Amino acid sequence: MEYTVQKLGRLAGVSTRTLRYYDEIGLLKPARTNSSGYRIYGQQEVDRLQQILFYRELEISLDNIKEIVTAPSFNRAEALIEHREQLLDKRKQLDLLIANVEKTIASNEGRMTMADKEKFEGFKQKMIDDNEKKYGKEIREKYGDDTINKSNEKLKNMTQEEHEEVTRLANEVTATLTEAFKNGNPSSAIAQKAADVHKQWLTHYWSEYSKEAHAGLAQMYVDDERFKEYYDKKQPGSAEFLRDAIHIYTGYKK
Amino acid sequence: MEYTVQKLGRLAGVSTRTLRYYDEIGLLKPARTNSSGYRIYGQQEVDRLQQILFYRELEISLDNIKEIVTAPSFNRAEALIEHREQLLDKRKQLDLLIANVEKTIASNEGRMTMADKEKFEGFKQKMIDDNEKKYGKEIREKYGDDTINKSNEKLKNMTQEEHEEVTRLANEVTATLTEAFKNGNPSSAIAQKAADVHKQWLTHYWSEYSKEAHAGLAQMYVDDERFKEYYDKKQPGSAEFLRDAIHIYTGYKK
DNA sequence: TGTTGACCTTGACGTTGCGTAAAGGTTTAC
DNA sequence: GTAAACCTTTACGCAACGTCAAGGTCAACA
Repeated sequence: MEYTVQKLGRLAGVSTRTLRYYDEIGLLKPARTNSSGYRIYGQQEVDRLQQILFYRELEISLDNIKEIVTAPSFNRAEALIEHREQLLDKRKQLDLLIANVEKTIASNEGRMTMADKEKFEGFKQKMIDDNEKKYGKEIREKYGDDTINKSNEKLKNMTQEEHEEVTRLANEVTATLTEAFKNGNPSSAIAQKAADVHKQWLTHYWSEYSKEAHAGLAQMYVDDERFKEYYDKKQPGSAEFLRDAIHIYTGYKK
Repeated sequence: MEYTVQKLGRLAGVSTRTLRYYDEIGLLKPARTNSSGYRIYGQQEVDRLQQILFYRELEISLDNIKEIVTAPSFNRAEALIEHREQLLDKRKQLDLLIANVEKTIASNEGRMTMADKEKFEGFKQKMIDDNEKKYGKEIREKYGDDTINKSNEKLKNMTQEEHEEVTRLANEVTATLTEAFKNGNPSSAIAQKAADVHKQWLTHYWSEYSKEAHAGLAQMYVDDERFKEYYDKKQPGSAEFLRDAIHIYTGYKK
């Protein structure tokens, strides 16, 4: 079967402009042109367009698609199998996103809370993927596999950077609390600072901060054995002290 | 928790440029700027960015995303549920594509053949979806639901257009064959035309045409009762006549 | 206390993958 | 024979950023 631009376009679901553009950039040239310059596509071109659209679906740049399909080492069978892998990966990521939406719905209904970093799950992995797809080959060629693996690590650890801040804040809470405990006054500037740092730490886990909840949590630090122990093991009485400081900080009246 | 551009960017997996751009077009403005003009984002902005990325994932233009999230009627809970629907749709389409790749692999290994139109399954549905997503709302508002439904029908029927051509060719084969049968000479010009039209018809179903296969099929028209009946019911002897014409056409020697 | 290095800012031009006329030639169908 | 539906090239437009450039800010370490 032979196709003109429009026929092929309809078959494949792309515009005629797209086909002309692909011709222009040398990505998909027609089999021949007829006497009046019309582009005529044949069987090979149909199959090639299919390949191109597969790759386009994976958000690979046309430039790279061109490299891939024109490479002398291009093995159609292998490429297809790799495709399938990547499509399956994409589906996994989609599942992550769907899970994310469902979590967000639950969180919206108040059935659970979400930490900030959770809110972007399913997006970030995509970014790494995109990097791989867009530059993967070139980077690997230039710097070897090691560099790119490290780069991926770095991206993955971006959220670890947040984790580090959380840890730092947690430590700051304990340190400030220990310091403040010395003078025994929960309304002192330093005790109030401890309460403030504690709030900063909290907001990493809570999507919405409220004074009431903060005050409530402070009370829990005294009531719940596990929490009490965490603060009291270093300095008995710390849990109560922190609670008092937070209650003052939040303006909570007994 | 408060975020500067880079921190928010890392959290969400987008570039600082993207955040500045979103500020520029009024899609996501920072909560405030500090004394030196730094953008500072807060909790609300984090949540909004998440929303934006959800929509971006569905390939909705930033302009439309802006309309959606700033619309006074915007209901977060409803939007999320609709999201989930659309992501599930997207997954269905992905599954179609994966099935397509698997078929293509099988066809490549010679385990089956694929018609041209099959090769683009999973792509076309996407095109309809894209249309809906990009213009759906506006079109529906302007022309009412009917127009857009018809437009979708049209897209879906594009392949039906091919179907029509196939039917037309099939009819032409029978017509030409009936005509050619009158003079009883399978090497006559008209009988050869019938063979040629038959080939054209065939190439709609075969991804690769070969004379041998064509000749083989012609023989099958005589050997297989079902096919024989199809041609012979109108004019007994037609199946043999067509076979002979095709054998001459393809240069096949008994 | 000064200076590095990692931040931040606002322009402003570049890029990709097409969409969309404009101006004109060709083919098909009645 | 003429309209409708094709096709061609040329060329400007656009979204969503990437990528300098030129300069100000801030935390940290010597």
